Amino acid sequence: MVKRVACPVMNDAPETRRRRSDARRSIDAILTAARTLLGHQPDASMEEIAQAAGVTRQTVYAHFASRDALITALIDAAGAETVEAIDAARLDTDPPVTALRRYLDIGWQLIRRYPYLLTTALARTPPGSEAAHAAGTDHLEGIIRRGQDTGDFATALPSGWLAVAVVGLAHTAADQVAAGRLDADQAYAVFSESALRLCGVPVPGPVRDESRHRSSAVQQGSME
Amino acid sequence: MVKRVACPVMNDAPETRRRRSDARRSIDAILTAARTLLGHQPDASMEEIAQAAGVTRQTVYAHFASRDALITALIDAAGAETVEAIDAARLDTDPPVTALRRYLDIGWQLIRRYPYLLTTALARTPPGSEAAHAAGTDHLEGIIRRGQDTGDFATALPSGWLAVAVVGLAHTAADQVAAGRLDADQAYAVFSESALRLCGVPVPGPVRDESRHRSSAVQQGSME
DNA sequence: ACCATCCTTGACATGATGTAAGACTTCGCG
DNA sequence: CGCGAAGTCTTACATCATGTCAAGGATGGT
Repeated sequence: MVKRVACPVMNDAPETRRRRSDARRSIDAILTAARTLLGHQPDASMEEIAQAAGVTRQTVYAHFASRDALITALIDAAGAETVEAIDAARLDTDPPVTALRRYLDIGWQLIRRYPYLLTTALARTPPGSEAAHAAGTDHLEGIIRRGQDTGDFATALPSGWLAVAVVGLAHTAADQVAAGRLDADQAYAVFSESALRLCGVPVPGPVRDESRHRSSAVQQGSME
Repeated sequence: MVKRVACPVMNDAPETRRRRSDARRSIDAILTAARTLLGHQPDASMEEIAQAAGVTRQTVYAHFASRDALITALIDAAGAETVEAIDAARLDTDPPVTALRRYLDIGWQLIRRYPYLLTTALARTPPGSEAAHAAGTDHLEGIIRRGQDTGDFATALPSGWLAVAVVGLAHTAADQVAAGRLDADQAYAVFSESALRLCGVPVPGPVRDESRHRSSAVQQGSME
């Protein structure tokens, strides 16, 4: 039934290594703690992460060979989750504009859930995370290319560039949220509008005027 | 190379403190070494930087209170240099589209010269560099707002967002260059084209020959 | 030539990462 | 239930980067 994400980049046996229940619990706790803790404190130490997970630092090292390995596992897990969501959305059968919109929506939710991934992890991509990162980008590129073929998107810019540019815009939007200059809803609005515009989609509708600024307290990166 | 940038964020006296010639020489060597060394090795140690500058680690600390202070000085110097170039370009008198183009050009040259600034320094902005960074963005925002007022740019998106989005696109383009997926000229072409498009400027001309290619699907991440 | 300034050497403290060995606890299963 | 294995904890150690300090030598400016 529920297939657990299956431990990503570990250091022990290749994979199919059945682990004891408490081991899985520890791994899960570490991953969760790292996710939330690094979310608003990207340079937290292994000690702090371990403490937040309720284990010892050595236990962390028992499961993740290094700090980078932990980060990579985090990225891989999030990436796998997102790819799953994208696959489930069956975007390949939707018209390109719709597919792009839905892709943007899914991607943004990923960002909302794992703010850390944009702050630092993706800035200096640790080795090994390229694959997971490229998976999502490739899918996006496919959508864009399809839209270009059907004439829905402009062809002046190569699809490969547009894909990374859209991802870059997402980062920028997330940074604005973290900096407190936009709230999450505003950020998503301007981000998706910008992405569509970048792809040459004739601006669909009103960007949702911000005359009424709803103050939905959704900020996440409120570092001191 | 007329006037030296004047020591930026130092730890000693505010500024009016005349330094001995060899001190200035050391500072300059450190700054230069840090610039180039961090360019392709963003996590070089103070020791390495000092060595590259031909001084001792302690000498570096004699001029820069900390690693962050050194980074900040680097950013400030580059920022000041760029602001100077922008001011000299008298962009406020040009028509908005021209001003934006020239701005993009100047900004891109900054990126070309100081690749390090995008890699890491701007990712996790050290305290104190906000001012220098905001200076350039403010100027850009002014241009965009002016273009929106004159009707040259679209008004669907707020100028503040567009400014940071354009800067973000520059980062993305630079990353592509760093990753070897684009060369500098291609990157600049797609970047400037994208920025214009984002601002709603009717696409001026063909960026590249994208004549019905339909051939190979760009380069997709086929790692292993 | 003199003196303040600067550089250098060497040492020290701290904190984070990573490694290692032994004891203790818990899980899985017969 | 009880035993072995897997996992965790404690303690300890090694290493490296950052940052600080003090004393002595070199250099520049006037």
